[in-house]
Amino acid sequence: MLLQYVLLGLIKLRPSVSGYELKSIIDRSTGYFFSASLSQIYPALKYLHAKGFVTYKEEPLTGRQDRKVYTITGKGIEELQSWLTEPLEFAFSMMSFQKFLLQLTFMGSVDKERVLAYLRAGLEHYSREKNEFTAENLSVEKNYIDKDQEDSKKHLIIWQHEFEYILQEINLRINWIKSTIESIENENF
Amino acid sequence: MLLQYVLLGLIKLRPSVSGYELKSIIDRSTGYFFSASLSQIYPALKYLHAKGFVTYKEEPLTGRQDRKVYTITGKGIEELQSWLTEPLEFAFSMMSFQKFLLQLTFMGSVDKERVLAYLRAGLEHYSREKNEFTAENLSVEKNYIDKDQEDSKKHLIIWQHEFEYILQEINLRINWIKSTIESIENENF
DNA sequence: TACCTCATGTAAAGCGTTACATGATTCG
DNA sequence: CGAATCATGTAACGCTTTACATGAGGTA
Repeated sequence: MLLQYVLLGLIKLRPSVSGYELKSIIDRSTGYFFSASLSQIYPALKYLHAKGFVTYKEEPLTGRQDRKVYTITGKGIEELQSWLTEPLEFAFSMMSFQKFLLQLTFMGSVDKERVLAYLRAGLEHYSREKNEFTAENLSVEKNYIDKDQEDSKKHLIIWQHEFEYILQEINLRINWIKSTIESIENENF
Repeated sequence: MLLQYVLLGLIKLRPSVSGYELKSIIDRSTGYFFSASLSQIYPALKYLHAKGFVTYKEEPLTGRQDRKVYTITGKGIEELQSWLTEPLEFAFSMMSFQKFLLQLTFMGSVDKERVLAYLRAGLEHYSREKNEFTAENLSVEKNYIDKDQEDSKKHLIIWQHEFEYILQEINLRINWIKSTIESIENENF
């Protein structure tokens, strides 16, 4: 599950953090490409504790409910690192890039060469995706639609626009990865 | 559920279609932003039939398994149309655009003014999203990270790049919607 | 007074993926 | 001969969302 690694990554970046705070930071930062609810987070923290990846301290608060603050363990850091260095498998889908960005989010603790290898793998994938996508150019869709259909022309207009959007998005991804590789190669990362 | 509307839309575009064919067209066309497995499709078709949105005929095939071919009913067209004219609610997430494109995919049967209204609603949403996103500019993330952390600099470099990607993606969406609106206004749609 | 934030959890229901079950034809 | 395609379905498992349960303090 992704959630457990996201939690490990976030706890590592800020020791002594509560489940409630984790929910809030997920909503307001990674939230744009990864989200989780409190009813997922609390059991996940329990699981991470059972596995020995985190420890927690109960903070008694006067008046209101106690909070549990979590800190990552050495074993947890190992677990996180093994996820971060595992090669990502890309699905042929618009959503694949979200997972790509999510893993990258926590790769600040990974050495430069591994980060670059990760980015280059992404570049390769999206270049292949672009080729396959360009080659197809709505042939399947044009073949599927019943030409006698009243609105077949209107559908094809819409699909042509959508096709061009997806192409532009793939191009954006490719160009972004390229420029990110260059900048990490040159900056002292 | 989205799947039922996607199936209705696809059956309408090509009457006398089987579940297996629907799976194949979903994989190869909408598949990039919407996917479904056969174990979802078969029960969904059963449901659509129970609701009276589709009818089916059993085609006996010599040698191999019979296939059921589905055709949309008047009631089904009404149901599809009501989904297509329902205003879409946007979530604050990267995935929201997939739903936006998916609904648009089947809007070839909707009148020009409604399609334009739909696109304009999208334009408004992503413009707002851009403003809120730009205003924040990693302040939450910078505040969250423990500055004493060894790798805090490296994390911030990555996050800065990711931030710029998301901004570019939002810009792409805005520009694509704008140009699609213009083209539909001018083409005879 | 009512809603929002902080704070932690469980339970039920819905949705999605993978595995199971069966079987013929076609292509390499 | 084995793998892929065509063809339909059910069952088990896992993840996600929504509802339930409780409760204090601050703000409008």
